[in-house]
Order: sequence, then C-alpha cells, then structure tokens
Amino acid sequence: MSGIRAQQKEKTRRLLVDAALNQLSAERSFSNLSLREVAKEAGLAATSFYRHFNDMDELGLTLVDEAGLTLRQLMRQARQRIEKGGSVIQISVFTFMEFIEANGNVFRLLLRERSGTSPEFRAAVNREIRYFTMELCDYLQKANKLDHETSYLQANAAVIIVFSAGAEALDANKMEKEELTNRTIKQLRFIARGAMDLSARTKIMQGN
Amino acid sequence: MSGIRAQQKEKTRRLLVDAALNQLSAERSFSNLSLREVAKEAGLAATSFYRHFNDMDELGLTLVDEAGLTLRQLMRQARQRIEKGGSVIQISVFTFMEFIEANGNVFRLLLRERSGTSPEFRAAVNREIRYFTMELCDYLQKANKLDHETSYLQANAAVIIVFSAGAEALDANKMEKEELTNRTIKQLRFIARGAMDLSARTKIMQGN
DNA sequence: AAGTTGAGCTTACACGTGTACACTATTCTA
DNA sequence: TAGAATAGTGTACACGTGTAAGCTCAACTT
Repeated sequence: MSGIRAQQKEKTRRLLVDAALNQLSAERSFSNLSLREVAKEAGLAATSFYRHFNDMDELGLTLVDEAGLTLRQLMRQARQRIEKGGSVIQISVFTFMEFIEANGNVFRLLLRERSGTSPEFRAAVNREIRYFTMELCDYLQKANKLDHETSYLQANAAVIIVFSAGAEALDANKMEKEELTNRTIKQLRFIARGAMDLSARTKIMQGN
Repeated sequence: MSGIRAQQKEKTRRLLVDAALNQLSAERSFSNLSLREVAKEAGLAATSFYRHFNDMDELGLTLVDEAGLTLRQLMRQARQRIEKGGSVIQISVFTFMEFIEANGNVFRLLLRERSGTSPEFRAAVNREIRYFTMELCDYLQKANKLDHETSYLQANAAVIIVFSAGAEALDANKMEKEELTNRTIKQLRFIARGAMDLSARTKIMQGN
C-alpha cells in the first residue's frame, strides 16, 4: 500500500503549492496569479493542474491552511521562549516580527485574502486568526487571572495591533522595523494595563 | 472662459469615477475591474477612457484620494458631535460605524489597496490613514494633556482598532455590528486608560 | 500476464483584455 | 468666419486566459 503512484502525485502536488508560494511577492498577489503561470513554474503542462486541484481557489485555500499552521507553530515557539523567562509581550512581538521577516509572502497572503473578494477565503483567514486569538486569550486568562470577557478583549486587541504592525513591517527597512517593534510593545502594554485596571474596577463595583 | 467643453469633460470624468465606485463591492475589488467594464458602465466607448486617465491606476488613485477626503469630513462631523457633549470614544466609534454603513465600498477600497500590489496605492492609502491619525493625536494631546509620544501611540493604536472593527463590520449583520461596536468601545477604553496610567508613571519616574 | 486506471502531455477553442489607429462632430481660437 | 484642437466613436489586433478533448505510457489490479 506504499503506492509509488500516490507518492509521485503528492510530490508534484507539492510542486504546485510551492510554485504558487514562490510567485507571491509584494508586487504579486494570489488573485492575480494565473493557473497557467503556476503550472509553468511547477514545470507542468497547464492542463495537468486539474489532476490536483479543481481550480485556483482550491489551491489558494490550501495555501491559507498552511499559513495558519505555520502561524500556530510560531505561537508554540513563542510560548517555549517565554517559559525560559522574560517579558511576555516583548518576546511575543519579537517572535512575530521574526516570522514576518522569514515568511513575508505567507503573511501577505493572509493579509490580502482577509479583505479579498472570495467569501470562502475571508472565512478561512478569519478562522486562522480566531485560533490565534483564542490561544492567546487562554494564556492571558490563566496568567493574569482575568475574567473571560476582559482577557478576550485584550487578546483580540493585541492580535489586531500585532498584525497591523506586521503589515507595516513588510514595507519597512531595518531601522523602521526596530522603531515599529518598540512602538508595538508600548501599545500592547497600554492594552494590558488598561485591561487589568478596568477589570479590577468592575470587580470592585460588582462587590467581588 | 466658462469652457462649455471643459465642463462637459469634467462631467464625463465624474461619470467614469462613479462608474468605478458603483462596480466596487464585496465580490469585486478595484484590481479586478477592467478598463472596458468601467467605460461601458459609464456609457462610453472603451477607448474614450484614455481622454481622461492614462490607465486604471490613475483612476484608482483618484478614488483613494476621494475616499480620504470623505474620511476626513467624517472626523470633522464627529468632532462637532463631541462638542455637544457625550463620551468621546463612544461618539467616535458610532460615527465611524455609520460611515462604514454608508460607504462600505469606499472603505473596502482603502482596506484592500493598503495591502495591494501597487506601491503607489499602498502609499496613498497610508498617507490618508496618517492624516486621520494625526488629527486624532492632536486632539488627544490637547484634551488629555499627554506628551506627544504617548498621545501618538494612543492615536495610532486607536485608529488600528477602529479600522479593524470597520473591516469586520463589513461582513456583519445588525446584531453582530452592535456587539462589535461595544467591544471596540471597551478596547479603546483599555488603550486610553493604559496610556494615561503609563504616561503618569513615566512622569513620576523622571521627576517632573 | 492481461486489462484498467490515471498522471501528464499536446492541441484547439472561445473569450476578455489593453490599446493603436483613423474617423466624426463639436467647441475653441485668432 | 476659417482653421485648429479635441471628446468621443468603431474597428482591428495581438495576447493571455480557462478549459475541453484525446493521446501516451507507467503503475496498479485481479
């Protein structure tokens, strides 16, 4: 059941996926990538594309899934770093910025398709971001002993700020990136401080 | 010097701009709008397009400019409302959400082109957002007597949060929008509180 | 060993695209 | 009022697109 044939197929499927990823750049979004171009880059005849995907959208959704996976691996990596000590916020931002540096095109894909024309794509990206937010929410809830609503609001705001900084980092040079990182860290501290503060006040007013 | 001719020309130029705006929707982004389609929608022959714009990009940049203008008018409107009393944050968010409701396609244009493939478009959108942020920064600095850095960080974070909420509102139903509005207001309060707090602390540590 | 399956190929087609070119008709200029 | 300028038109072209049809040949099944 090894399947020398299925194996070969999987291999050229990867070729297509990688070809698509390689063509993505600041100047080239997935939506203006043609089936023919991708097939050519993969070294295949255009029509062979259909042996693996029904259309470009199907390939695109695969890409989004993979991007989400990468993103979650990143989270795990960050958590490991945090366990070794250091500021949670600082380490998270650094880790995220390193991700952008190494996976610019993947991140661009997420950013673009989130506001793109395909409802399916938008949903897929938002799902990935939701996972990301939820993991952070859980973490905050446990680490800071906040109620669920407050920690969710904080997690959600933090993810938005970090993603937006990531988007800006894509076009930034080294110095700008450093400044951007500092700015982001301070902003996350605003949010964390405000969350603690307002949550405490609510507790007092509710008498618990 | 009235120029019956120049007048006519301006009129059909508007026809083109409006045609483009009308074709924008959740399913249709500017980048997959063709010159021929726009010309047809405007009731013109395809080649007449060139009498007004060199290419679609030029039309697109005009659109972005107009969108920015609308956005700034919005700010003024919000400030007027605020002067009549009420929570600054609440009124700002309400005003912004009304803008999204009424100008969904314009807002979509800004969102999409901010992460689009054209550097010129990206720059244009970011310029508009920067204006928007600066106005808010000035306001915060005066109203809350914060230092420039803190009020800038706060303004920047607030704009990011509000824009992101706007993006989500585009796909939301009435109930979701209400919830989204409340969430956003709370998040802006986090940021405002954190900014005040951390700014005060810095002042004390610096001994002034 | 014989027959079936399927990955990849070539060829072919209809369609939408941007834009060059030449033309008409109206407005502007002198 | 004669001539230049120009907004708008219709035709034409080359090009890239998605995809249908049918072929080959290696891998699978029985």
